[in-house]
Order: sequence, then structure tokens, then C-alpha cells
Amino acid sequence: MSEQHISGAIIKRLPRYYRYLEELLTEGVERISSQELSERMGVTASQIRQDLNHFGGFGQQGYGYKVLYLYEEIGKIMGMDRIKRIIMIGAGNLGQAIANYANYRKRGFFIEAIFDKDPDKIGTEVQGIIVRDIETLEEYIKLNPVDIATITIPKEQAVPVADRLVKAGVKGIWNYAHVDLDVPADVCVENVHLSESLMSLSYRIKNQK
Amino acid sequence: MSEQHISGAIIKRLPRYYRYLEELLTEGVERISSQELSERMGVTASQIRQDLNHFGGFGQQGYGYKVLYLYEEIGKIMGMDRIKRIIMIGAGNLGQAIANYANYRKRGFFIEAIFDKDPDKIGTEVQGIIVRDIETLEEYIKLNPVDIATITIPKEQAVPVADRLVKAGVKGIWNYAHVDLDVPADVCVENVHLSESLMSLSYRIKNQK
DNA sequence: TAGATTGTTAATCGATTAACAATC
DNA sequence: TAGATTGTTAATCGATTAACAATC
Repeated sequence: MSEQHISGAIIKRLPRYYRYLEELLTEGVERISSQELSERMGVTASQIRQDLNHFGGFGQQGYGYKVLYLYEEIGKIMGMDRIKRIIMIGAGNLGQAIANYANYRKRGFFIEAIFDKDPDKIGTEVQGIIVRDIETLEEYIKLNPVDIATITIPKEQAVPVADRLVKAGVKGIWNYAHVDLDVPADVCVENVHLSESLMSLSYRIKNQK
Repeated sequence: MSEQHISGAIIKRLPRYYRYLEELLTEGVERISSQELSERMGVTASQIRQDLNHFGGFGQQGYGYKVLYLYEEIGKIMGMDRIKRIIMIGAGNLGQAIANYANYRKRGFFIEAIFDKDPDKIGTEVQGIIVRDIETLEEYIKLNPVDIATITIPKEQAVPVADRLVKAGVKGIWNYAHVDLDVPADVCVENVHLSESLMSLSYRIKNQK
């Protein structure tokens, strides 16, 4: 039943299940079998049942899964029912693009503050949030709870800033800088290495058929 | 030796090797053993040797690997020595963030055109490139070679646009829309699902320790 | 030559798929 | 009850790690 060790592969699949279930919900589908879902998603029914059973029995024999219930349960597993307070480091194009993602709010993600070191940006507004001086980072974290910090600054600056975040007690980092951050074991880093994604695509196009 | 079937796991690791080798190069390191590299990267030496040998013998027994040579060879494997012509669909924040990545040029990625359907954006410049009307997409592709199309528009629009791209003959899609595109087998799609990455992070923070 | 380190085969580990008894 | 489909165990497959002979 629930919570042995969950592999990274399963964790990465959870949001995708969540997305398909949301889609089914908007289509008004109330129940679905692992077989039907597997056909939609292009995975095996076996994998779906195996994955879900790592977290508990969400289905009913002979019936399948209730879409709404399963959607909500997977949401809870991923923490979508909690508030996650985000601060952003870097108010450049990428930072702004992420900040504009209004959608995040309905999943419990709230962007609370944005920091930059550029004097031209400090004091301006991004998505209704005033950009603060990066020098006031520690002061801010001392006074406000922070669950996740987004890093969208060049890699040279990302390393020292990550150290400051860790020292200040931030436990989650969403890293867009092209560098592997070295953090203690109790800090979670999720990397988004866009250039590596593009290089993988280049490889695959080149070796296509 | 070279080119049996290369698994997705290996392809995803290649850009990371490339990044570490570039770093070694800037540090002036000329040779490195799989053992030393494994310590830097936090993987096993065995995996490094195994991975590299899928593409051929780049090392020398008793010596190790020449950093520059290995860097260049991995670059060639990923197609960094070729020109990849990119068009971008969507001139919003995310599109602009990606376009600003000047760095891509030295890896052979060239952004040739940007398309949008918003009349306020059409005709404006992003990174020195004029934003074109999405209605002129087919016309453009007919006259200009395109290797990769970047999709940074909402998912509802992404699906029909992807169909148009495929029909026009584009073989590589870098997809940022929150949807799985349905394309023929000879078209490569690389997905960047940012919201799924954030949800994975949320899960890991919640279940930390 | 002796020492070091690769290239490659063999062993292990983990993840995916198949099968089926349990049960709604 | 009969049929359908899950939850779960067993079998398979693939990827990672270990070991070592080849060789620079």
C-alpha cells in the first residue's frame, strides 16, 4: 500500500496523470479504467495501476477509477492543496515569463516577491509585484515564510545566491541557471536546463531514422 | 563500438557531459580520467565509460580522455557543428526569454523568424527580429529552411499550429505548451512542461526526509 | 617495463510488463 | 450471480555497476 520508496520516474509521471485527469474532468468524464487511460496517455495499463498503488488503492474492482477523486488525491500527493510561497531571483525575461503564469495560483503557488540586482529593474513592477534589491534578500526571508526560490540569473551569480538562499533557510530551489547547485541534502533542487533540452532535440533530429 | 540503439537516458546525459567538459576547458584542464570526471559530476566512472563507448572509443588506456577532443566529439554527436534554423511561434514573455538566449548561436542554433497572432506584436522587433503574422507561416516555410519550431503559445492554439508545422514539413518541435502533441513518427518533439517540473518540486519538498 | 586507465563483458539492480486471484 | 477491473505478485526487460583483460 502507501509510501515505501517512490522512485524519481514515478514522481515525474504524477503531474502528467494529473494533467490528463483534469482534461477528462473538463470533458465531463466521471469514471475511467486503467485500460482507457493507458490508451489516451500512451502508456501501459499495468504501469498506471502499479504507479497509483504506490500511494494507495484509489480504484474499485470491476468499476475503475472515479476521475474527480483520483484527480484530487494525486493533487494532494503532490501538495497542490497547500500554499507554496515563491520568491523569484531574477526579473529578466525568463523571470517575467514565469511570473506571468497566473495559472500557478490555482495549484497553490503564490509569487510573493521578486529580487534583482539591476538598479534599473529595482522598484519597477512585474505582475503587480515590486522588484526588490537582491541585497535585501536575507532581511525579507527573515520576516516572511518562503517555500520555493526560483533562480533565473546567469550561472556565475546563481551559485553564490543559492548559497545565500540555503543559509537563509530556503528548502526548495527551482533552478534555471546552467549549473548544478551544490546544496545540503535537506534542500530540494529542481533543475530546468533549457539548453540541454534543446541539445537533446538536436541529437534526436540528427539521428532521426 | 558505435551506434546500436542509444537509450533516452544516455541522450539526456550527453549535454551534461558537454557542460562539464566545457567547464574543464575554461579551467585549462587538458586530460581527465573517467574516475576524476565521475567525482565532479556525481556519477559512476563505469557509467561514463559505458556511455561514451556507445559512440566509440574516445579515450586512451593508461591516460584517460583528452578534454578538448572529447568535448568536440560529443558536440558533433549532438549536432552542435551544424546549423539549426529555428522559428518561434509565440512572441510573449517566454518566447522573448528564449530568443534572448544569445548563447545558442555558438552551438549552431539560429533564430530566423518569430510568429504571433497578436496584431499589437506583429511588426515589432524581438532581438532584432521582426515579429511576423502567424498567417504567413506556411508561406515562410515554403521559402526558407526550418529545422526546429519553438512553440510558446497556449495549449489550445498549440495543437492546430503543431499540425500546420508538421504539414509544412518541420521535423523538430520544442514544445512549451502544456499538452502532448500528436505528430507522425518522423517528427521529433521535445517537451518542456514547466508546470510539471514545479509540481515535482512541490512533491519532493513535501516529502522531504 | 610497470602503472594506469580504458573498453568491454558479466553481475546486479531496479523498473516495466504480464498474469491472475481478489473483489466490487 | 456473472462480468469487469483492480491490486498485487511474478516474469521480463533494460539500465547501472562491478570486474577485469587489453593496451597505451
